[in-house]
Amino acid sequence: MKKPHPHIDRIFKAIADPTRRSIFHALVIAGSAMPINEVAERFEMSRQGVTKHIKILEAAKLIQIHQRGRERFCMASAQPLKSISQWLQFYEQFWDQSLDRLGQHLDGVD
Amino acid sequence: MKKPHPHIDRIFKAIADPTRRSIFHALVIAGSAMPINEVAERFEMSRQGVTKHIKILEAAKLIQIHQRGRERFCMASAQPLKSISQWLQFYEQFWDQSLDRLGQHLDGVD
DNA sequence: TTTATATGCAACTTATTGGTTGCAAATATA
DNA sequence: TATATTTGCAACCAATAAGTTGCATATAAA
Repeated sequence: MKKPHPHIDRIFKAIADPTRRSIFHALVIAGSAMPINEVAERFEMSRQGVTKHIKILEAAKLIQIHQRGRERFCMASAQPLKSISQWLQFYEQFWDQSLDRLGQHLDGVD
Repeated sequence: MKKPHPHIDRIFKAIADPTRRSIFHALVIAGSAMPINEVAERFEMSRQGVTKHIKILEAAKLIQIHQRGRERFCMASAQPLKSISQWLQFYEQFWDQSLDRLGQHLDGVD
């Protein structure tokens, strides 16, 4: 019964952490590649802490990394978020569903 | 700089776990309130394990619980997912952005 | 060559997570 | 009343997460 979807699991996990969402956002609005150190400078956290988050974002393909010289440039890629959007899409039809059915149930009308 | 958004954090956290997504989905398609035990029966996990997940979903307001007699009925509410959708919306404009800029950067064109 | 910079790796700590079991309490049923 | 059912609470455990520090290495600059 347990059917794992490792890729989407990684995306959900990556965006679950507010710091990672913040890193991702910073890279998206930067719009260009940024060395890891430059990313790290923007957060009140050790470079290694940021690096760990970056790795998780990279595993989810929300960040791509290209090395040049001694620097590793991070660039956001929003594309994997499409999977989340697809997942959400199914539930849109229930967004504004009233909870009447529950009320009915509790009133014994169901 | 750290500005916490506890509610949306709880929603992201709730949907980060595949088991919780599965529980939520089961309740959504059930379409009606379901006692905790009945939810738990559907998963190969102890009742308490399921209960813990339900609590986290409840904290995110993705499940509402109403008690009648000794039973507690769970009902899914997709509404909080709107927040996730809103969060995603900002990034839609970047979904299909090519990574040319990165390439340019690496080629020294930038 | 010497020095400074950017980075990765490993070890470690602490907190959280995901799961279990056992027991008690409340409600329903015989 | 006695018994069965539904549930919550607490304790516990193993694994993971989130963060730190120290050190090694590769590249760039003086």
